[in-house]
Amino acid sequence: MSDHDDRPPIDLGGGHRMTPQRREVYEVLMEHSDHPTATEVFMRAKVRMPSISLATVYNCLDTLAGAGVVKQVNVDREPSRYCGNLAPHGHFHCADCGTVLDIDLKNGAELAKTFKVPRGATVERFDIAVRGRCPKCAKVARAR
Amino acid sequence: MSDHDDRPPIDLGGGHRMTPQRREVYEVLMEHSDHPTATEVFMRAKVRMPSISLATVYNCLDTLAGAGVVKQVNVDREPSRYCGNLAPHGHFHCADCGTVLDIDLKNGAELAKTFKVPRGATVERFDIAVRGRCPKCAKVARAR
DNA sequence: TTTTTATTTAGAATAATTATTGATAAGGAT
DNA sequence: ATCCTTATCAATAATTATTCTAAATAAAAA
Repeated sequence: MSDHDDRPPIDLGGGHRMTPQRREVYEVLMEHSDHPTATEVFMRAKVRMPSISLATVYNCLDTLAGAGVVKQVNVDREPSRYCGNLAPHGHFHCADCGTVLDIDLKNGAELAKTFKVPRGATVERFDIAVRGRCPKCAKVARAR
Repeated sequence: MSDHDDRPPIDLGGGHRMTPQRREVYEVLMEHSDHPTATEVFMRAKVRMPSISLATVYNCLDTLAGAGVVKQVNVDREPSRYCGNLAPHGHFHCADCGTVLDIDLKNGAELAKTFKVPRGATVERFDIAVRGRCPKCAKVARAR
């Protein structure tokens, strides 16, 4: 087994370093494509790095999101979630179990043009959130 | 001047009454089409009904939203906003001044079909939020 | 009228997030 | 290497939006 780290370096810009904590938080997000909250990231990171603190996880997530290497996802007023999927996509949010699933936006660029934003406004990004019941919960609901 | 209330009655359903507080909160939302937060609604309602409390405003907003006569609008993790525009529409959120403006979705029904939600999932509603700079702030930014 | 149920209010409680502070560590210049 | 500056981390305090609790009030039902 090789003992060197052959992953490509990740530039965070703005004089920010890729510290062990930031790398760990980043790894946690890359491992699974679910959408963990800061607390969930904290719990997963803690397994391999017991000394990490929740405040640091918040800081890391903020830095990583600011650098654009992960995305912060907000559905309604629930705790923020984070994901490593950088491709343009929307989110499906289950009203019953709270799961968040990615929605592929095949025509993201097209879609953006259909929004009639106020004249003179500039667009930075857009978020699409669909709320309903995920397949599993929909099935349970039908059975009732 | 007539002293009777000739506004059409609003049914809140579920055994809920249209109380003076609920009516006041509802009026505040109908008066302007901006998107006040609960605290802003509270301040406006307090002018004509000084005894109203913030908790009551939260309760009223929740009841009105539950009955479907007003809409709760969430952008990012900011405080919830409320609006009386029941037509399907998206929201434009200014990154600089925080203003929230309605975006007309002429083809809301069409749009909904373009989302490839997970197979077997049921859709309840969808939210579209565009983030950027409103005309006023975009102009200021250009001047810099 | 009595009983029940819904509502309001003030204030306490909660939960997510941010801010503060002191300690530690990394980088660059000398 | 040594000094100096800046970034980072961890613990904990503080903040903020919102919800909960409990007691009082009011309206509807019986």
